Amino acid sequence: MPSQAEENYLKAIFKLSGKEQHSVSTNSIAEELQTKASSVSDMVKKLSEKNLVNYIKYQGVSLTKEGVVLAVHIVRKHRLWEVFLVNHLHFKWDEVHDIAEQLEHIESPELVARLDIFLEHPNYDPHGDPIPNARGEFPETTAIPLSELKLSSKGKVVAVEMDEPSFLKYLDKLNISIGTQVVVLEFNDFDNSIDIMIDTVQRHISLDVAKNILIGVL
Amino acid sequence: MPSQAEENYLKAIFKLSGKEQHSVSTNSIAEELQTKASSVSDMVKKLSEKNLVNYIKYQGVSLTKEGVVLAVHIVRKHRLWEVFLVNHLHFKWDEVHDIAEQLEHIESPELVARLDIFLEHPNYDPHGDPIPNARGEFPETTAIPLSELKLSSKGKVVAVEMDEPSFLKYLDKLNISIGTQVVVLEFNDFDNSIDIMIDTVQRHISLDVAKNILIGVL
DNA sequence: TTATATATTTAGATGAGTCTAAAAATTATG
DNA sequence: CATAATTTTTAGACTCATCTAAATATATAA
Repeated sequence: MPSQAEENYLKAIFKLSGKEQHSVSTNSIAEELQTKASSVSDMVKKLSEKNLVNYIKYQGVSLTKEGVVLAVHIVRKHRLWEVFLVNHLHFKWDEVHDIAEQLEHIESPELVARLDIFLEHPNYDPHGDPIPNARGEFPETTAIPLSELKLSSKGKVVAVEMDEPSFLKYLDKLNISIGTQVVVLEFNDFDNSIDIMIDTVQRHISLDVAKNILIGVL
Repeated sequence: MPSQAEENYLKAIFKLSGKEQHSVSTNSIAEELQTKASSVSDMVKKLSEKNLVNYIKYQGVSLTKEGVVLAVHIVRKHRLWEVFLVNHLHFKWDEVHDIAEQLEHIESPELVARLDIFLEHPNYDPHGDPIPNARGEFPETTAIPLSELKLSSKGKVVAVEMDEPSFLKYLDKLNISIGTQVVVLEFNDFDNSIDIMIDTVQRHISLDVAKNILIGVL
C-alpha cells in the first residue's frame, strides 16, 4: 500500500500523462504537485523500485500497469467522495476538491464499495468527470472543448476541466453548470475570445475559459 | 493544526484521563497507542511546547484546556463518521472503528458541520458512546457497568466500552446490542462470572465482558 | 534506608519526504 | 557543432515520528 505522498505522485503522473499515458517530465510533475524537481526525482526513483513507474534518468516518467491501476483507484475514490459531498452534504461544486483530496487517501476497499452503492453507482462527478468503476474502467465520454465548437453550433456542457474554486465560481456567475445549453455566436480573432449565448443572455468568454468547458458530442 | 500523530496522542491522553481528566503515565499512553515509552516522551514534550498538554518530567501528562478542545473534536468526528458508516453505508458495528480512525483526521470544519446535519445531530454512536456537540459538550449519560448491577435487577444496554471487533462479534453471538434488555440472575463468586437473561435465554458471561457492557440508569 | 525493581527520559540512529545548492545531462541557439 | 540555456539529478541537510540501548529518576521491599 502506497503512502499518501506516493499516491499523490501516482495521481499527478496519471493526470499529466493524458489518455495515451505518454511519459511526463520531472518538472511538470513538480509543477502539478507544487514541489521541487529534486523532490520529484527522489520520489520517482522510489516508485520505480516499487515497479509503479517506468523511469529512465533524464527521459521522463510513465506509470506501469500496476501504477495505472492504483492511480485510477485513487481517482475513483476522489470522484465518488465528491458526489457524496455535493449530492448528500450539499456542498457547492467549487468547495469539494480539497476535501476530496483528503478523503481519497482513506484506505478501505469495503468503504469504497459501499459508498459506490450508497451513491447508486454514479458515472460522473459534480464536475462532469467520469468515475471509473470497480474494475478501473471509465464510462464512455465523447466531449470537446467549447473552444473547438463550430460557429453557430449548439451544445450542452458535460464537464469542466479545472477544479479551481475561482474558475468554478466564475462559471456560476455566468450561469454555466453541467447540463447548460450553449450556442457559439462569434469567435473574436483579435483576442481569441468567444461570444456565446447562455439561455437568453449573451456572454463573452476568454479562450482559456472556453478550453476548460467540455461540450457533449452526440 | 496538529499532525495526525499528534491528534492520536491527544485522543489517547483524553481517553486515558477519564472523566476527571487526571494525569496519565507515559507507559499507559505507549500501551494505548501501541508504541514505545521513549516515543511518547518525545511527543509529549512537543505537545507541551505547543501548550496542548501539561507535562512535568516523571510526573505524568494531562491535557490543557486547549488540548481537551482538540481531543473532544477528534472524538466528535470519529463518532459522527461511525454513525454514517453504520446508518447509511450499513456497516456492522464491529467493522467501523478502523475506518473511523482514518476519517477522524480529515480536516474540514464545514465537513463536520454538514455531516452532523446530514446525520440529524446524533447524540450517540453505534456503540452507545456519547457524541459531543459542536461546542464540545457531551450529552448526559448515566450508565453503570453490567458487572455492578444488583442481583435480580433489570436493565437496558446503552453502550459498550470496547471497540475491538472480536468483542463486538462476541456480543452479537450472545444477541446483545444497544437497547437489549438484561436481567442479572446470579453472581458466581468462584470465577466472578455472571449469569444473565437475554430475552428468554440464559447466558453466562465473564466479569471482563460484564465490565464493558454499560446499563442505563433511569 | 539501602538495595532492587520499575518507569521514564535521553542519546543516537533510522526512514520518509522535503529542501537548497551544486553537478551533470540534455536541448536549444548562434 | 560548439557553447549557452535549460532541465534533471545528486549531495547534503532538515523535520517528523519512530526505534533501541543506555542512563536516570522514582517506587518498592527487605
